[in-house]
Amino acid sequence: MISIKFPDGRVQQYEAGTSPIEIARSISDGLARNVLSAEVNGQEWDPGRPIHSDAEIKLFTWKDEEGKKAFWHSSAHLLAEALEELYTGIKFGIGPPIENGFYYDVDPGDRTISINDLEKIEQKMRELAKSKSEFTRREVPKKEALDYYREKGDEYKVELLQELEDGQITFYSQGNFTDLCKGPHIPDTGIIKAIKLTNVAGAYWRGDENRKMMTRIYGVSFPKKKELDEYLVMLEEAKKRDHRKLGAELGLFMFSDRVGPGLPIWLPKGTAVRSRLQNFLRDEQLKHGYQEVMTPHIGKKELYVTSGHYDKYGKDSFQPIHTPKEGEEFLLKPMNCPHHCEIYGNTPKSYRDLPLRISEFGTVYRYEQSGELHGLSRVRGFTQDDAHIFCTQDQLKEEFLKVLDLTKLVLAKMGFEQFTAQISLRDPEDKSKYLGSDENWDAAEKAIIDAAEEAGLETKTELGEAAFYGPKLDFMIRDAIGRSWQLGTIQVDYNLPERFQLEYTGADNKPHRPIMIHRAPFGSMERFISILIEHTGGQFPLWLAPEQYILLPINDRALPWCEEVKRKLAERDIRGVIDERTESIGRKIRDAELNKMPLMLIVGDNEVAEQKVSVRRKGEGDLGSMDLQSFSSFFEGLLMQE
RNA sequence: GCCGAUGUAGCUCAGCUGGUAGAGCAGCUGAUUUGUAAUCAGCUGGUCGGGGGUUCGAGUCCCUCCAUCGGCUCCA
Repeated sequence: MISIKFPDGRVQQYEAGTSPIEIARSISDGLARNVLSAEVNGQEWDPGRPIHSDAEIKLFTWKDEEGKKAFWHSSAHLLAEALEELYTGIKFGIGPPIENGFYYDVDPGDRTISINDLEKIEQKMRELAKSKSEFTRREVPKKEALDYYREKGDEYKVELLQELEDGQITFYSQGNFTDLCKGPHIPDTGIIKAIKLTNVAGAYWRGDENRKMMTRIYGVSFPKKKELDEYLVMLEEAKKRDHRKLGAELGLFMFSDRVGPGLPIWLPKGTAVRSRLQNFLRDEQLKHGYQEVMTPHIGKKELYVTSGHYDKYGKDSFQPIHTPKEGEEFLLKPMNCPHHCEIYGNTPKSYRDLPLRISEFGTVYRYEQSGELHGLSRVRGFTQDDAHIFCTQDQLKEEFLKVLDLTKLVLAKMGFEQFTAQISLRDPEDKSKYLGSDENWDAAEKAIIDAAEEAGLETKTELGEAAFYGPKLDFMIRDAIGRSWQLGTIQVDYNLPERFQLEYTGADNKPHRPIMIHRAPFGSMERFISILIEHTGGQFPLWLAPEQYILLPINDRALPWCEEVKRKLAERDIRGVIDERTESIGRKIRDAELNKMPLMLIVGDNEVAEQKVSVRRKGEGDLGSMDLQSFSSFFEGLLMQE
């Protein structure tokens, strides 16, 4: 007999060799049906795998991340099984579960698999699932495993195997398919009731762009058909919030083939939103001791040679602009920092001048790879809410903390509560990618880690994600379909001050080198607004809305009063427009609702007579009539709530 | 940049195996002056992404370029 300890601390005796699923059955049949994965003494475990000694056990179902992971991982194997039946000799890379589903990377040889083939593959998967093949685990000696894949001719698996140690290699089989895999897997394929292959895409083998491109097939699966349907509906809903769609519909921004890809054009309404965001941040920054500057959109090539950007990105960027003068070259500015370094260096600095905080809504141009462009989120010309703080080593942590506060304030104002903070450090394996001395990097990395900890910020750390001149802390936020984007960023930089030979005179009357903090709470106006659109579904908070109200006259007799209302509200900084069309009131309301107009002011003969407006709020309906005084108060109240 | 897909009127989309482009909405014109999510009628509008080819004939087939979409790589 063995003792099994449950998460609640309860201990129960079972026969040696009992499996998690049998243990589950001893609790209830329902649980046994739903167990997808288990953990035994902290080790991932198949539900059907016998336990031979005392153990602590956890059982996972669809409700647990671990359960979903096993389910999707097993679905990937099912996909592979189907592919092997349909495409003889197909070779397999890796097939892991991901956040919402799974994929398998395959090499179909000289055949191509396109989305038109997915239906057929899905069919085969369903058919195989119905046979309820059990997933069986087998430990295999490395040599045997290598022989198996060499004979099969699957060089990808051979490569993976070569990196594994003998004694820890396991095969999982279901039906006629066997895969190198460390598990765990669900009991059998029959549990996979609903399958949707969503996409096929290219993916470099092992993420290396110099290696072969595999075909990656994405899919998602569920234990119940209903859950798949709900998921698909959710995806449809998310698509409606896509900023590219809403941006066009609401007339916020546009792109033009003639202007060029990745170069957003801001229309009046989008510009209104953007200006309000900028003014909001500008005011906050003034309160926080920033000084605003403006710098040109181009700079001599030498400027970026000095900064190091030319070396790092020169070839992959917009190429230099030439002038009639022989040998003269200018670059579109990819960064504002070199200009700001010049501003620092313009006059001699004393320690009394620090910290010096220089801000700019600076537009920069970067030649992003064509396949990377994405609406407003990834563009070739964009405006950073940039600032550079020059300070002493002693001031660094405090300044960093102040920036953290400002960034959090900005995100809170926008209602973004769900962000993650990522600390990006150097890749310890390959320091050649970075500029600057080890000591400076260590100091900078320590400053960020300490400050984040002191601020009580929950962070995850990524090695190798640092900028080439310094480590950074980024705020990441998700878009409508779950992709994560970097918004705000804070970066510590010892390198540029050195390259630009920046100095200040210390209290000791000797020259010292300042440290630079690069920071942008929004990140870029473009990307920030793209996320804002997706989070609000285009329904901006009242203070940001391009138009806060629309006056809807019921007939022409109401027009003069509408004009007067508009004038009087403008005096109170409430902005709006009049729908002067000779349409029915129903039509005007419908159009205003579709345009996501926050407030509709309906004016007919009654309102004119009483010098009032009938107020309707989007999504809420009729709120009754008000005179302008009470409307203003009502409006102020709405603003206060935001 | 790489893999796959898509590109028909301002928008959403139809157009079967090649036979000379169609709907709804939008727009324009006219009528209607309307009370909380679509008033009615008429009309305009497309070198079918660009270029090249096959063919008696191409929106439909082939090549190529461009743009967009989903990934990969990249992201100062």
